[in-house]
Amino acid sequence: MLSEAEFLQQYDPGDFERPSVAVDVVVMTVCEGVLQVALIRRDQHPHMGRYMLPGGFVGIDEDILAAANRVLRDKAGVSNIFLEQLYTFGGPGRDPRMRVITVAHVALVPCGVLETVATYPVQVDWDGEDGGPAMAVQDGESLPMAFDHADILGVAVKRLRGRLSYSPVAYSLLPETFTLRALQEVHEAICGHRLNKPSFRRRVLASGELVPTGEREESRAHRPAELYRFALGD
Amino acid sequence: MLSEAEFLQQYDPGDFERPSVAVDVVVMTVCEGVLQVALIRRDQHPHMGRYMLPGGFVGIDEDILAAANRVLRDKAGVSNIFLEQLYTFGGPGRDPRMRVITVAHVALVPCGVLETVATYPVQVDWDGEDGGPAMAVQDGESLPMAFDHADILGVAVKRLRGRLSYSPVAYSLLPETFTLRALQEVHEAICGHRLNKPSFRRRVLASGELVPTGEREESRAHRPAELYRFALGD
DNA sequence: ATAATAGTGTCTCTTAGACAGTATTTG
DNA sequence: CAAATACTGTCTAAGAGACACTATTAT
Repeated sequence: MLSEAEFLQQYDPGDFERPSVAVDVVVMTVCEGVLQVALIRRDQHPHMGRYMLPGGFVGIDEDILAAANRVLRDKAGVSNIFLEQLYTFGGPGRDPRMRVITVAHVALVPCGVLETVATYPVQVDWDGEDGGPAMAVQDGESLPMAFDHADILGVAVKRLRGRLSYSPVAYSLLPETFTLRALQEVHEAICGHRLNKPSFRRRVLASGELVPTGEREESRAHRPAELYRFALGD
Repeated sequence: MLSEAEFLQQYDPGDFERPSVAVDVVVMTVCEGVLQVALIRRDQHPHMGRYMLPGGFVGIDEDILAAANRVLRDKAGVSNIFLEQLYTFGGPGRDPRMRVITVAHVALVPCGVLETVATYPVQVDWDGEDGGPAMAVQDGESLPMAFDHADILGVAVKRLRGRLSYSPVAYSLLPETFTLRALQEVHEAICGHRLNKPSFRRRVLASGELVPTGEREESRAHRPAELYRFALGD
């Protein structure tokens, strides 16, 4: 009878065909009340000219989340931002070159942080509990998307909407300090409809997640709003 | 310049090392108010003697969900049950034999349907929004689990709890017709605490998801409860 | 009748939406 | 002062927990 160590010593993994494993990252931001997604125009086959999510293959000894962070750094030029796994897409035929299983992720960044990649407004044709693919638009035209990336984007928006009510995701989309109005605009951009102001304020202030800074925004032509900070874990 | 068809013709995927991709299925059921999970005792290295989730490798041309359904059929003897993707676990070193990335799934079956696999009560040491690994117990002893399957089980319970409030998952754990008491017991088993009876009844009856059958349970020593049916999509 | 559970009526508390009001800034 | 927006007070409606009550069955 072999010990476990002996077993591992003599173990032969075999040479059956294995799929490639990739990560794709749905990098989202909200600017001026509009939900946007980072996309890259493909300049190579397949799907040349279509728009894709930043992605890359997972190294044989690389953790999946680490691969997603690497993609974020290399293709979007950002680090240390909100990043979580979304869903794994792996239908045979989703990439015409070979079998590729991709672990999709969602990343959230404040407006204006992305410099090395372009972002486009996200448009969603469904509401509430439904789901489906989502589009990215430019000048009123919807952009053609590569592979199944429109489906991935749709799942990302749906997940984001679901998390909004019980998770502090919106803070990842805002700068260090922000006004309640800006926070509300982020919520409205994600869920796709307007919210009641007094109710929104009550709710977020009662959550205990916000700390007033005492500072005010530099006013435009009106009364300046107080700046708040997100109360990180306590 | 190559056309896309020509490009694909000459494309060489290369021979870089690829991870193996597997599916694991957390098959859960609720019997007599107790949440249980199907586990298989390993009779081979590695982790011989420990308990694992039913799982298997994804074929090179096999859809991921299809692989999970195949595992359900072959290892648990059930088909056509609730099954959805949970999370992808892929840390290097999670399997000592080789790099294995596993797409974990959750399946739900009514009590008494599983015959070819044993189930064990699930015990969770955390509450509410937290998370963490979960244990399976037998005769008061917690079972040693293989690989990272305790973590996977923990994520499955957390996800199940989260879905409970806005998704009709509980019906997948009940037979065709059931009493409101049985439905409430399923909810209590999943969320881990007792619920208020009148409030629970009001909520589920108002949801429009339930249709009274007019039938009654065959009574034990008391007033028999009415049997309801889940109103499938309308 | 008694035991045991099914099912309901009602009170209260919390929370959200609606709406109108007051406060504070620039010009 | 006017304009514009920040912020708040209050009313109302919906929903949940708590508790006690009535209803129906078997023994």
